[in-house]
Parts: sequence; C-alpha cells; structure tokens
Amino acid sequence: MAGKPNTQARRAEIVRALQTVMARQGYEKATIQAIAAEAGLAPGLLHYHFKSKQEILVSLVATLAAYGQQRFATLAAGVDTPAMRLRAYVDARLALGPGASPDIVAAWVMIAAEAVRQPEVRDAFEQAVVAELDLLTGILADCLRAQGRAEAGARDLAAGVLALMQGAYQLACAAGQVMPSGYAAEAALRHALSGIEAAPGR
Amino acid sequence: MAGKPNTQARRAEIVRALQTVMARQGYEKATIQAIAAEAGLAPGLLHYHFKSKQEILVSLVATLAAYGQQRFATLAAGVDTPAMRLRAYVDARLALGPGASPDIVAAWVMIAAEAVRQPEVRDAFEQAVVAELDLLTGILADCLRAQGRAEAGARDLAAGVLALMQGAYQLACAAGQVMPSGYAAEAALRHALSGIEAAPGR
Amino acid sequence: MAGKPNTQARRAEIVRALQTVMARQGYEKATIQAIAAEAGLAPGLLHYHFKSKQEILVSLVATLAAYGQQRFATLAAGVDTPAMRLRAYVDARLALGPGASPDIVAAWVMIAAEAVRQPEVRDAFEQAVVAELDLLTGILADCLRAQGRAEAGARDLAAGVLALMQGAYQLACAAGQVMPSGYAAEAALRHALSGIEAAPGR
Amino acid sequence: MAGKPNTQARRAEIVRALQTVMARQGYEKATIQAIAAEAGLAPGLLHYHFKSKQEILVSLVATLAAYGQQRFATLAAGVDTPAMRLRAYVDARLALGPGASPDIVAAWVMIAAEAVRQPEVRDAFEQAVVAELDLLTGILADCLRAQGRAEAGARDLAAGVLALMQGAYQLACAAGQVMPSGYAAEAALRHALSGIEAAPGR
DNA sequence: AATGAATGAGTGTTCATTCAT
DNA sequence: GATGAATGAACACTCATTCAT
Repeated sequence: MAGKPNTQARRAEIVRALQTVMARQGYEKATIQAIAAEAGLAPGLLHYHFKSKQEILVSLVATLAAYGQQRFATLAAGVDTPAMRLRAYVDARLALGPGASPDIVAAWVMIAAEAVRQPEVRDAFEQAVVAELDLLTGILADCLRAQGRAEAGARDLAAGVLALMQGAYQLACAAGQVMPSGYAAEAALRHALSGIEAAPGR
Repeated sequence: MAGKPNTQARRAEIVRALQTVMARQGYEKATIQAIAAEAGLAPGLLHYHFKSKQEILVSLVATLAAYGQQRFATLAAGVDTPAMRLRAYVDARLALGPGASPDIVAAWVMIAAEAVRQPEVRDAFEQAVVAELDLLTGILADCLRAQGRAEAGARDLAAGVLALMQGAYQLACAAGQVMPSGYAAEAALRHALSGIEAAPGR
Repeated sequence: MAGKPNTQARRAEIVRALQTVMARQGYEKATIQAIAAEAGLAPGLLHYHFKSKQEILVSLVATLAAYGQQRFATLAAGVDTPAMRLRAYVDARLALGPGASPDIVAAWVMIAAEAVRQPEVRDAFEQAVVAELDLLTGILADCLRAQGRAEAGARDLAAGVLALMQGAYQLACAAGQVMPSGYAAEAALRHALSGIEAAPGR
Repeated sequence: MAGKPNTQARRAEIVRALQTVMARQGYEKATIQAIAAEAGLAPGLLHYHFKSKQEILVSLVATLAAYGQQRFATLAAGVDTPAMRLRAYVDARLALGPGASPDIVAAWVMIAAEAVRQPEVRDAFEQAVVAELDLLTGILADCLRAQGRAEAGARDLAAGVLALMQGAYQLACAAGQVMPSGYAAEAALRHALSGIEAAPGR
C-alpha cells in the first residue's frame, strides 16, 4: 500500500490544533502558521486537507457540537426521571465534571463571535444551537408533562436557559476577574425549574 | 493655520463611526480607512486624535457603558418601588423602547468578543460589567430587603440576570434565525423575581 | 497644501512599469514586487493606487489603445486621400517609424493572451479591438467609395488586416527567430488593396 | 509489483489532459492537480512520466503540430493541382471541417503566449512554425511556378498567410464577441492568391 | 508503475501606523 | 488640526516538486 490516505486523522489533528490556538488567542490570531505549528505540521499541508481556514473553523463547530451532545448522552445514561435528565443536561454544559475543558468553553465563545460575521460559520453555529434548543426543549417538555402542565412555553424556556449559559461562558472569558464564580449552574437550573412551576396547567 | 481645538468633538465622531462600522462588519474589518470613511475624515486624522486603533475601541466601550447607565437612569426616574426599578432596568437593557438600537447590541457583542483577546479592552469591559453588576446588585438587594429577605445572594442573582441578557444579545446576533423572539425580557425578569422569592428570610 | 494628491501621476508610473516588466517577462512573472521594483516604489503602494493587479493591467490596455490611436492621428494629420490614410494606418501599426516600441508590441501580445482568460481584461481588449476595427473599417470604406465600389465588405476586410497584424506581432514575439523580417507592413497593405480591388461595384 | 511499461500511453493521456485543461483555463491555471484530475491519474504520477510541467507543454506543442500536419495530409490526399492544395491547406487550418476542434485552437493560442516567455516552449513552437512555413512556402512556390512566376516571394507570402491565420485564432479567442465571423478562411485564401498574382514573371 | 501526503517558497492583498506637507 | 500618500510586515492561499510506501 502506498501513499495511504490519512486525511481523516489529519483533519482531526488540525481541527484540534485550531481549537487549542483559538482558545488561547482568538480566531484572527489563529493564523495558518500558528495552527500548523501547534499541530506540528507544515503550513501548506493545512490547505491540502482543508479548502480554507474557514472550513477548519466550520469543522470545529461541528466537532464541538457533537462532543457536547455526546457528553450529555453519557451523563444522562441510566437516568430515568425528567428532572434528573434536566440536571444532567445542565451539568453536561456547565459543571466542572470530568471532561469539562476550559479550552472548549473559550473556543466556543470565539466561535459565537465569528458566527456573527461569517455566514458559513453562522450556519454551522445555528445548526448547533437548534440541536441544543431541540434537545433542551424536549427535556423541559417532559418535565412539564410530568407535572401536568402545558408544554407550550417549553421552547421559550429553553431559549432562556441557553442564553443564560451562553452568557455565562462569555462573561467568564471576557470578564472572569469580576464575575462571581460558580453561580451559573445553579442559576440555570433554578431558571428552568421556576419556569416549569410558573407554567399553567394543561 | 491653527484651528480651534475640537478634539473632543472629533473623538466622539470617530468613536461613533467605529460603533457603526463595527456593528456592520466586526472589529477586524473595521479598518482605519473604513472608520475614517464612515466619519468623513482623512485616515491620518484618526491617529492624531487616538494613539492606536485599540484606543478607539476602549473609548467606545466606555461610551456605550455610560450610555446604558444613562438610559436606565432616564427610565428609572420617578420610579419609587424596588420592583419597578427592577423592571425599568430590564427594559433599559432589553426592551425595544425608544433609544434601543440594534447597532449598539451588535457593537456590544463584538466588544465582548474582543475583550477575550485584548487585555486593554478586557479591562474596560470588566469595568463596565462591574458597574452593571453593582447597579443590578443594588436593585436586587433593595427588592430583597423590601420583602424581608437576606441580601446575601443578590450578587449571584445579578450575575445570572446579566449572563442571561448577555447571552440573549449574542445569540440574537449569531443565531438570530433560529432563536425564538421576544423571550429575553420576560425571562430576565422572571429569573430575578424567582430568585428573590427563593431567597431565605433574614 | 498638505498630502497633495498625486494619484494620477503615480498610476501612470505604475502602469508604465507593468508595461516594461510584462514585455520582458509576461504577466504572471510580472509580480507586484517586480512592478514595484521597476517603478521604484514600495509594493504596498501599488494597492493603494489600484484595487488589484488586474486593474493595473486593464489600465494598461486602455493606455496602449489610446497611444495607438494617437499615433495614427499624428501620422494621418495633413493626409488627404483615403489611400494615403490607409498607408498611414498601417505605418502607425507596423512600421518602425519614430515612436514604435518593441516594448509595446510585446506587452500587447501578452495582453491578448491574458484577454483569453480574464473577463475584465477581455472586455478592455475587445473595446480596443472594436475601436481599431471601426477606425480601419472607416478608412477602407472611404477607399472603396473613392473607387466607386460597394462598401459592404469593409468590415470583413478590416478584420483580415487586423488579424494579419495581430498575428505578425505574436509570431514576431514567439517565433521571431524563424519568421522572415519586414514582410508584415507590405503584406497588410497589399491585403487591403487587393480586397478593395476585388470588391464589386456599387 | 511491476506493471507492464505503458509509459507511451500514459504520456499521451497526460498531454491530452493538458490540452483540455489549458483550453479551458490557460497554462498557469492548468495545475498539475488539475491535469491529473482531468486525466484521472494521481498527481504524483505526472512527475514520474515527465520531468516537469514544462516538459508536458513542450510535448503538447509537438503533438498539436503533428496533428495539424496530418490533417492537411488527409485533406490534400488525391488533390493534384497546386491551387487545390493551397485551398486544402487553408481548409485544414481554418475551415470547420471534420476534426476541427475549438479546444485545439484555444490551446494553440495559449501555447503561442507561453512561447513568448519560456525558451524551451519557444524552441518547440518555432520548430512547428518553421515546419508550417516550409510546407506553405512549398505549396505557394508550386502555385507560382504553375503560373510561370518567380518563386522568390513565396516565403514572405507564406509568412503573411500564417500571420493572418494566427491572428485570426487569437482574436477569435480574445475578442470573439466583436470580431466578424467566418472572414478568416476567405481572407487567407485571397491573400495568397492576390500575392501570387502580384508576383513578377520569372 | 503508482499513490497521495508532504513541503516550502512564492503570490496578491490588507492594513495599522507614520510622515512630509 | 488636517491631509493623503507611503511603508512594510503580515496574512491566506497556491502549487510544482519530492518522497516514502
């Protein structure tokens, strides 16, 4: 076998290197040279495996989104009540459990910033947000149903929880010095629960 | 020929131009040339009034922070109960009242992103966050006291509300297509109120 | 007066430098660095005065086309018979009279090659060709009319003369070693005259 | 495992692929990757069969030249008068008979452009031009002799016809929109005939 | 004979900053 | 105060060529 394809593995390495550099320095400073150096590869190789720098970023969005979903799946495995699934979700996103990485949070904040300006990144980011919104809406609807309440407000409630978590990420990265610590998980959970209790009956 | 010193006005014009361009195109794309064009000034003039591009940005952070504080002051004028002051605060930040500008929200999201990477911007951003946190903590403490509850949790509660609002801003800019609309103000208010009710007695 | 505009002059210098470098090395080898060096300017300055390298080339096309038209105007001044205008035209294009420059011929050949691939260059080139075609068609029509012949075939005849000259340019540049020398002007003139004589009466 | 030597066939495939890609996109854009993709081969293989990209181009020049000569041979087979051989020649080069290919014309125009800058290509191009010139000179000399005229001007006349055809090719590719159509073959033939008639007696 | 990953020099272009006027 | 030309370092990206397999 000659010149055997290793594109899959190389792509993963490169995406990983982008995550690392981006978490430290942001997307603009994450130059092709810097990413290549982090990955221990020649700069030109990055454009052999990816069409553009943006494509690496889009790939990273998908990777992180998938990683997040999987982390929830792991934590929620064997959990049977809706309320506990809700807690598992918040823990998967915010608690400093095993597998939680500051790198990922920082990278995610940078991605959100890039999503504002780059349409292709925005598309990928929106896909991730929708998936998250769907997942959380489902969990909350389960909780509402379990309490005999109307499920109509589930999506708005999910949006509030998501916004709270996203804001907590960002403020931690951009103003970590002055924010209280450890408020987020409890706040997110309480927000969800109070929203459930405020919902009208079916 | 020596013109009259109009540095103050020129600086304001330039800062304003940065806000406009940044809202449209982000900070990196907000080149000196673009800002100058937006302001109708010669490019070289910007570095006469500001030491660097970053200094313009730092100036914008302060300007926007002050504008936000002032907007709350206006809405809260003549309001006498703590609960109404709380509502005035949320409206000042999120409601589409007079003076609310998508430009400002977009610019603020960009600023938050830059704060992650540029220490000087981060400092200015943190100052703004602290001021906001102090203001909101005060309002919430008033509410708690008015209900005979312990004020200890006020800051964490303020942090939650702030995070929710910041996250709502960002998701609106980065994934506006897929987020529900109009959830944020109500969610922020409910978050505050439920936090107040959950607080223990003094 | 401060920072006085000299764009016009600089643009001309840059276009001229492109012509020189291109005649020697072709368009691809005429790098921004090479053009800047030829003009004695900093590389970055070229993009201050021109949006892109292509824009410099398009500018060169227009410049050379205008120069050619002007050269004919000079040679044809004071000439009164159609036949002599025809000769003046051929001389303006092919003869080694004063003002004829191998640089220009070589650059023109390169331009024609680029016109095949770059739409914007092609547009400019086509404009030049049309102008030339119109001019020559007019001259030939005059000749035909003077002999009481139908003018219908003038444009096709002009196309033939133009093609002959363009081909002579190109073969001189690409295979100058093996082509006879000095055949072109006489051939072009004879082609025109024989075409005139072959035309039917009115 | 050692395959059977198929270098000859592979080389032909590669040269053919270059012709196709070059006709579409020009020489510079005809990257090794693009040629390989067109030929359905691995990029590395091209440098196994050819020392360099330039060598492929030189090979293409020879191939196209040979193809042209062969096309004339086919059309001229069974033709016995000099005048008819002349017509066969022009048809072989310009008429839209069977086997005429826009690809070949476009590729030939690109080749002529490259011949200006690359010495090795120029050598190959000049060889092709000389062969063509010799062939056409011979045909024209036959015509002249058949009419009892001096053969001295045959080569200059051939050069004129060649230039006309080459220019027609190029203008068709670079300014096809604005050139009349179908003028070239007739013009070339008339040029030759009028040149013959203008020649002095022996 | 064939593969396709790897290299690294080179390209056009952008842009904050400087400076003579 | 103001102008706008000038600078040069940086960037993403391209690509002929090489090489281990």
